[in-house]
Amino acid sequence: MIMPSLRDTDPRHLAALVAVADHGTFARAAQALGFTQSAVSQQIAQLERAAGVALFDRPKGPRPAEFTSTGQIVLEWARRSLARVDQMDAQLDLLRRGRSGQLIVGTFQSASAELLPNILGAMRDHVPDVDVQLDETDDLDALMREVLQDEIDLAFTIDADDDPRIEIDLLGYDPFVVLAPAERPARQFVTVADLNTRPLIGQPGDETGQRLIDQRLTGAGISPDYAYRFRNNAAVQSMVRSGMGWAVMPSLAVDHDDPDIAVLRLDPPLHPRAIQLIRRSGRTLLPAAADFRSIAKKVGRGLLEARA
Amino acid sequence: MIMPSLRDTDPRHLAALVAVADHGTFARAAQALGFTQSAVSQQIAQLERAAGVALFDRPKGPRPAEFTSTGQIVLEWARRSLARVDQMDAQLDLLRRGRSGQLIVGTFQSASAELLPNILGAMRDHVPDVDVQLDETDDLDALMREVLQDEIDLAFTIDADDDPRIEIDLLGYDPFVVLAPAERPARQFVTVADLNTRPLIGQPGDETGQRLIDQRLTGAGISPDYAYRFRNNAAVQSMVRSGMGWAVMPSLAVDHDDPDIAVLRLDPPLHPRAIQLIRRSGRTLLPAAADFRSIAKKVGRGLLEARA
DNA sequence: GCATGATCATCAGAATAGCTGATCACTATG
DNA sequence: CATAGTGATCAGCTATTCTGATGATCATGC
Repeated sequence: MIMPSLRDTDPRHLAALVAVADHGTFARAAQALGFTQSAVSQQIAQLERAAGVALFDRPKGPRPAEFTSTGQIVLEWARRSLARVDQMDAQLDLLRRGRSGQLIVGTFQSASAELLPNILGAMRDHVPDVDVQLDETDDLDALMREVLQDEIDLAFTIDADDDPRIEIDLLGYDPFVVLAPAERPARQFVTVADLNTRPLIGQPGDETGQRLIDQRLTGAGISPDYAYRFRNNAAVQSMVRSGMGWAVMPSLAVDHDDPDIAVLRLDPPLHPRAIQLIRRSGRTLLPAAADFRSIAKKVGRGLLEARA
Repeated sequence: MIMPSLRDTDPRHLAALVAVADHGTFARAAQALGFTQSAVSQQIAQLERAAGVALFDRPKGPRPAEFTSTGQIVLEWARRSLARVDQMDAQLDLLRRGRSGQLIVGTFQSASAELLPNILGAMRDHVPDVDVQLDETDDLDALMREVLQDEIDLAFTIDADDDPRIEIDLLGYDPFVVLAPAERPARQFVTVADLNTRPLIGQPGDETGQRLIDQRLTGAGISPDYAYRFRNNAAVQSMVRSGMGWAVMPSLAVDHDDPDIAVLRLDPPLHPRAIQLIRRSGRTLLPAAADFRSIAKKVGRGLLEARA
């Protein structure tokens, strides 16, 4: 060994030093470590060679070697160094089990409202020490971009096109429904054509969600004409409640517990939007992220099928 | 490797991980480390085996491997772990050069007054980062005990007997002088017999220093009779100044700049006390302690011979 | 389309490092 | 003076680790 640097020193050598400190003699340290006295002697010798200083005074008799002042200092460093390795080991163990880690998930309004609380609840039960951070925006393209740039681990999205750069999990389908003021007797179904008999309330045209709805309606043969537009989902619903008009909304975005609102199904239905979870392809997920994914799929199945 | 623990992981493997992070590809990392690409590949592979998790995603083409989320976490740990080893290395380097370390030196009043400031000044000039802590007591036996029990690295002492358990360096001889009120014309010399013509001022009989003086005086044929006793050297000198009597004191303990005090030499002189530096035998000194020792010997030679 | 060049993995063999087991030297203790 | 316990040392075996060559894969450029 030309270069006497601890950079090339086996942790075992440090462990030997600590063991000698803890057990008093080379022989007992060796026994504790499962080595022979010879091995420990050589380990310490190499450590001293690497350090370039004597770490022990050897009394040359039947008395144990004792640490020099330098040796005591090195001993403390060795303890701390090994402690750090052990910490890393423990952290890694948590990581392997998916019980730790910082997870960043991209999401948007309607996913956040219904899907996420259920998923996060299950995560808390299952892997309580995972720190899930949310990155919420309604710009789905931005989410996609962040996934591709590894800025976020996972993202919810809607109707994502096949793309070799990402892998897509389908969580379920979110049907489009019509919101109308509650009436008696309540209707169950409306047709697309019925929509043009009432003023329509929607979101601004730059909203990703609204564009999706307009595409669907155009595809179904009508060109919607919005009397009022509000950015917030709840505001739209509120307007419907006060009788200003009807609204077409994805089911997940609707507050189904509102007694003043009738949720009507379209017949024939619009093609429902696909709620998906995307991740960058070819990337190994953090174990915690893999947990999130399987939980999301399970929750999505329950939530979205029940409402289909 | 049955036990996948990082405890058995060479720092080089961690260094490889960091190098890959810093240089982008296995091959460049290998070059930076002075290894072949094959070696780095195997190091990383073993690291992944030990960690039990994938640390890299391999895109299987001409594009470099990229860290997984887990890999990034492990990378940070590796950096910190290596930083610690490097810190230890740097510390050790300072230690080797005697430029660092915590030194505890036992000392007593008269050594502290004159000798120590000079030694500590030289230490500061020579090895500025050594932390010299002082353990001051006037119980020389206590100092000896602390040396034997490795509680202190070095200790000043006086007239220590040969003892196989300690090694003694003679710093110099400190003559005994007589303090008298300044008179004109000032006398230069007094005899031991003259002492009994004046009231004597001394320290309490339990003081190690006082016992030494009494031994010397008894050996010289007189039995001193103290009119007043004060524990503090300065107090004794103050009493002499105000004309209460004479005092026999070791030269090192005297404030020679006091204009109201005449420092008289004994003729024939009492056998001077030997100022020594002791350390436990068979123990390797901290390099900084070795420096302290050689500086102390040099300073002692200068200071004590000049006053002999 | 096909060659080129870059990626990392893999394998066999050589070099190195590490451990064992036996032995030696030393000395405090009884 | 024999005993017992200390660590050092040495030779030889084993395990690890590096090298050097090769393989597999695929993006890029001609």
